[in-house]
Amino acid sequence: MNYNYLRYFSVLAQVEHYTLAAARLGISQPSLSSAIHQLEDELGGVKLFEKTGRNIRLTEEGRYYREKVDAALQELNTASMTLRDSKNSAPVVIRMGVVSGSLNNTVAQEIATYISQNDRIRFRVTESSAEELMDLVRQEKLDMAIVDITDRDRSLHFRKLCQRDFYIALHKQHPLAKSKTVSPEQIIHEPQVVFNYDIENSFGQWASGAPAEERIVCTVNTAQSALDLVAAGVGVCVLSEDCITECEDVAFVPLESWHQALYMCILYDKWLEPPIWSFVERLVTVIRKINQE
Amino acid sequence: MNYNYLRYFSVLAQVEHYTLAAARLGISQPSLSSAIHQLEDELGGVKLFEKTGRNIRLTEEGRYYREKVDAALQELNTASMTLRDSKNSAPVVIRMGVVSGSLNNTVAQEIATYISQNDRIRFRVTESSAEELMDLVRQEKLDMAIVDITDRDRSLHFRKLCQRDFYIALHKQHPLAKSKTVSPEQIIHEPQVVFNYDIENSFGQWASGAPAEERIVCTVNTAQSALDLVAAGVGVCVLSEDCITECEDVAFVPLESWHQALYMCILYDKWLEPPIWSFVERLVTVIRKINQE
DNA sequence: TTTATTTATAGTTTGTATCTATAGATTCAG
DNA sequence: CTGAATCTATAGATACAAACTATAAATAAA
Repeated sequence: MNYNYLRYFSVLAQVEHYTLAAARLGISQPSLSSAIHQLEDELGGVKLFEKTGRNIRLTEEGRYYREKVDAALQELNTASMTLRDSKNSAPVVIRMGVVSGSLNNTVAQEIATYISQNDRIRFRVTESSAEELMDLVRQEKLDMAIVDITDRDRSLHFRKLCQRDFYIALHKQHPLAKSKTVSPEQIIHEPQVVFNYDIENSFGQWASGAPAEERIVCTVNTAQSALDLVAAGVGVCVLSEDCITECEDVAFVPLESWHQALYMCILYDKWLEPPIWSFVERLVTVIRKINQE
Repeated sequence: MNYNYLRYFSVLAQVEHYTLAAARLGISQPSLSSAIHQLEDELGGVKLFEKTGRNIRLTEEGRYYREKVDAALQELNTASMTLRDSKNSAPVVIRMGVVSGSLNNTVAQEIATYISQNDRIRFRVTESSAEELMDLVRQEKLDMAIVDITDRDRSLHFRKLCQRDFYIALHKQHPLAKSKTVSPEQIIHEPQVVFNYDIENSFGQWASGAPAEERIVCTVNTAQSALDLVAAGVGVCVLSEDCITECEDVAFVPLESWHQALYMCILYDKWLEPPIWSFVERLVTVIRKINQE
């Protein structure tokens, strides 16, 4: 018997899909496959999953076992958490990164809740660009980070939180300001204001393949500053729907026929210890729920 | 986190002694030591045990954790057992050895109970000499065996069940028949009847160091046959108190000042899967309880 | 102080969980 | 009906960590 195998089973029982479950667990699909088969063998050859075409589904026995395993894991987890809260334990520091601007109410609220529920949990939040945060996670200087990205780096593990469409912020006097949608080609030659500048991920780079720097007339750190510049007529700005706020003299138009959406993700590297993992799970659940409504 | 570490903790919490707990778990003492320390680290450095002189004792936190861990392990165990009982599981065959004559009421009763409580448990009981049973366990042809031995073979794991004193069976006309005790020297030159003959472990071998075969006039397989021969005046017989039964013309005298007692033990090699382990635990508990009374 | 008992540490070996690469199986599209 | 796409299973290699042996340090008893 193996504690990890029980965790693996619990997740696989939830998503009922080897490849996806393996990705979430941060292990390879064959590892998960063999782990589950070993578990089944240990239980006397009971099949916990049955194949439905090329997918899988929990069997009767699987459902029973899931219930028990989840309960037991839950108990052990709360026991661990309780001990960690005892005065004799070292505080757990969750080193968390967020891209500037994404430390919104939801995330802040969850941090507050988690701290209030767990005495000896400490947060150290780093705000920076997605690119830099990913490096810090790779170097194990951060446990996890919330970033907005368009394509996933396979060397890290990602949990998608939500998907954001791109908008163009234009001065209200701009000829395109009244359009229902704007295509990338229509604004690629406009002077651009870039917020949270990151050369690799900048919009200009994706759109043209050519160095975008020529067109970028100003880079700033916050969405508000970028919008102030747009309002002042400095140029246009590509941003995600999150960053839209009512703003004098600024119009927002959806960027259409644009294949890349912006994903908000939580990313981490390797194994996270239970209190951190538990926080990640909560964030994912809460944020996904909000975005479904 | 690690399932085995939880098992280790559970046992150590019970016996509160590293060396003894390690022996019971079938691992070395340093392994247990490091396992517990790792567990403590994972819990944020909480000390689960405190040293009281050269022994150890559960701390406050340790007692709390023990409660939770035991509950969780119990749940997982019963879940496994339930699945094993399901019609889709392969039956578990417990391959058990007993030295001839030791398959007494208690053991038989426990086997019966275990079978009745677990649908798909099967027993295959082999009766043979202690020596041969130990070989079979080593070759992994038996899962475990109940044997009577005087000295432990360190290559296998032992759980002591009870301790038996030796007796001499004599014909009632024998000069020593009325003695309160008999010493080895007094009977070493008598013709001997040996039951369950095993050259390595035979009494004559222990007592003299010299080959005992010269004195052994007859070897038989059951205690009853041996006593019949004693009654017929063939010779004396050394046997453990278990084998004493009322018998015409036979007297039993304790063998004294004899440094080696006979231990009834359960022995096994390496890791036993949960249903077998669980049976061993029950046997140990029940038999020890009976012998305390 | 010496001896016996128990836990801790160091260094090595072995086992197994995990990985990559690839095959096999099933579904869907053209 | 065939070919591409999508999953899971299998095989073989690798790497990490759990377990071992040997020994030291600490405590208790003689």
